[in-house]
Amino acid sequence: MFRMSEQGSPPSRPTIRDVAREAGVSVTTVSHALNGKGTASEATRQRVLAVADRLAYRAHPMARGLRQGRTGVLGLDMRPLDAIGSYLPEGVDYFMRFAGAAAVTALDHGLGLMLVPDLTRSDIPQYAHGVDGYVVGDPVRDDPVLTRLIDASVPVVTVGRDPGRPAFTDWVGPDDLYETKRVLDLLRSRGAERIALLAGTDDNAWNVDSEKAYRSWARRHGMPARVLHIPEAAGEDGGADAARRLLKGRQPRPDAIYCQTGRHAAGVLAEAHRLDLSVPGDLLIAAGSDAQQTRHATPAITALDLVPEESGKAAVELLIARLAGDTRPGPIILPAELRTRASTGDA
Amino acid sequence: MFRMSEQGSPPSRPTIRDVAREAGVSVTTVSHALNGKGTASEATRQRVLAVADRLAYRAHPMARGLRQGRTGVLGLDMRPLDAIGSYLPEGVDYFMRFAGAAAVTALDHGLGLMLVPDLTRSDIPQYAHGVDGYVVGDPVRDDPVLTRLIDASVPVVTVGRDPGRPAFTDWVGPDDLYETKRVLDLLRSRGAERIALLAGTDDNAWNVDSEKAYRSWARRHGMPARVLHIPEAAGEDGGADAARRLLKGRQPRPDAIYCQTGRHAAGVLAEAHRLDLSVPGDLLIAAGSDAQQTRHATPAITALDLVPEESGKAAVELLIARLAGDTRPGPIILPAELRTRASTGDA
DNA sequence: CATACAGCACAAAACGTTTTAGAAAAAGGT
DNA sequence: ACCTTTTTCTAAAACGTTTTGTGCTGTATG
Repeated sequence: MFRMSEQGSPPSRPTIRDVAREAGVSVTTVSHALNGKGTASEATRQRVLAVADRLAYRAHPMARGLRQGRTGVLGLDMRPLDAIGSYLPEGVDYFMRFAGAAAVTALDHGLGLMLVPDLTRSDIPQYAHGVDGYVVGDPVRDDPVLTRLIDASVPVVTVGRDPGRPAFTDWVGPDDLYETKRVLDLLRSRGAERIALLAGTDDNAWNVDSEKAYRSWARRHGMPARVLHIPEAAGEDGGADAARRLLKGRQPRPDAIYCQTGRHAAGVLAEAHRLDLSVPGDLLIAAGSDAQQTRHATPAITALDLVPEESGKAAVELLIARLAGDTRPGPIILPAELRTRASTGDA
Repeated sequence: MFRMSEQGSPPSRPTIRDVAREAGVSVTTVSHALNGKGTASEATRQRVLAVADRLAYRAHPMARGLRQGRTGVLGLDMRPLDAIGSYLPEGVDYFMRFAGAAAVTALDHGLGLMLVPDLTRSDIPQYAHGVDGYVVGDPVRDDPVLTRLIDASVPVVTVGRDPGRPAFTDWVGPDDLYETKRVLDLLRSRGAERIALLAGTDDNAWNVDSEKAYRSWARRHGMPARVLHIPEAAGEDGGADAARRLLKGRQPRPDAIYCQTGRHAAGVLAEAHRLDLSVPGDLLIAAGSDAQQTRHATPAITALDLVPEESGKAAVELLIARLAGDTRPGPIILPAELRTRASTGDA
């Protein structure tokens, strides 16, 4: 159909010049007609469109990008991908829902989404530098990736704020303080009187703010605060360890444990069973993020669903707005959904 | 540092021209020095490298791509992302492990990986057409995405073969026939005498070949073949439905069920419990793909781990080999790992 | 009848590279 | 001193677009 050379050379894609020749107009006119820019007559425009369609012409993205300084691709840099050897991090569920929504949202705006495992590596792909903007997931305090992007004045939106950058407001995410209190209120209304917090060790807003909210809530309700930090990566084993310490120590036993991660929560539940404690009878359990582990545990574990579909969508949309010059201030706060389940005595 | 304009205009990235000027050579020389192409003297080369480093110069990916006809980005098109509304498909676990490995492998070769939800949509991003090559996940028979890419002579590698394209051998994946028999042999060695197959409805190689292997195996062992098809998307509920039909009908009750998907298997297990059947006492269960659901069920479900990390890596590497002109014939067969668990009476 | 002004189309410049083809300089051979 | 070869470097073309500026119609305005 549109092979250019008369000889038997490989079929190269048609260029704007081919369309111009075929339609009997200049390349300028073709470009204008296709982009609705110039002042072409309706007849000419239609003719060009028809020819372009017939040749299955599509502007070469690199040529277009080179000229107008945009690539049409957004970068997605999320921590979980950094893990060496295993791509099954704690947040697998969260990540997948997030990335899927982000990719589809970008698509809806005619943009691509490129996965960039770790922007701080020295051998990152050429292309990572040519991206129009970045979405960075769950930055840690003074995140180096963020520093790099901001220094290079690349538009960037994060999921959750950087605890070390109060002035940076281009982020989307839940109101961790409010959501934490919601869970604690639920536990209290189900009879809990000594709630322990099992937090992670990553220095991100989620951990920082949740602990802050927990302490302030405990103070206000005259409840003793007890916090344990376990690396996110320790997963269920880490949760089980923590549970053993909390439930078998000489301190008064907590009657509820609020775990930040779903896997920690699953570990706590497993350990409680090993200690012959009934859940929710002797112990209430809740998690700060929903996961396969919380949904499928027995009993199922009450958890905050951070609705990553929403944040993936919102993050990409905020980034696109920034790229378009929109400067309405962030952040964009997204409500989480509290999935009440059997581990707190709910349906 | 490298802001180009003397006025207070926005800091634009340095171009090759800036490096040339600063190093006192031509742009050609800079290009050659940076890409190790020309015949520059060692002294000049070093000087250029030093300047480029000082200016933090990086070739603009679009300009480079435009010139040499390569973008440095691979596309990844996987079915699960097509799901509307929910990005939590059956294969979440599989997908994430696959995509993560693929992204990192691409990175290791200095390439980016772009997520392209659905190539058959008309409004796909500009950029999707500019990608160097594609990895397409689990094609269905005569997959339209594949047709499109092959027609456009875009290099493409699939995960699992297209059942309608025997001549297309550029795929990576397990030997479904062999792996299926392995599972059936295991069930038989654990005492199963009537094994039912619970397959999906997608017309891909995985379903097609597994059923074929099952029927031939059953014939060879003089075992009655019984196959049920349930949509993959029906998930655990679908599995439970199927289990009810298989276990409560008037036909002789199967003493083992082999489910293609992990979620179906989890549904079967749940239903078996509701029917007061003990697993593995009264019923053996195995799954054709490992998932969160099989790992975390009680009892844990024996499953084939398709090791998506391996296939993600292999797919990207095969694609890169093709791009480099390597024509060693495919496919690349990857052994699966059989995770024996309590649902078949194993540890 | 000149002037102005739409309306329409186009040539050429620009984006930042890589590559081609060749020139200048240095070195070697008689 | 001259030719040949090798080494080192460079100007200009090319990649496929978009954008800028300009020219050419013809019709309305004075």
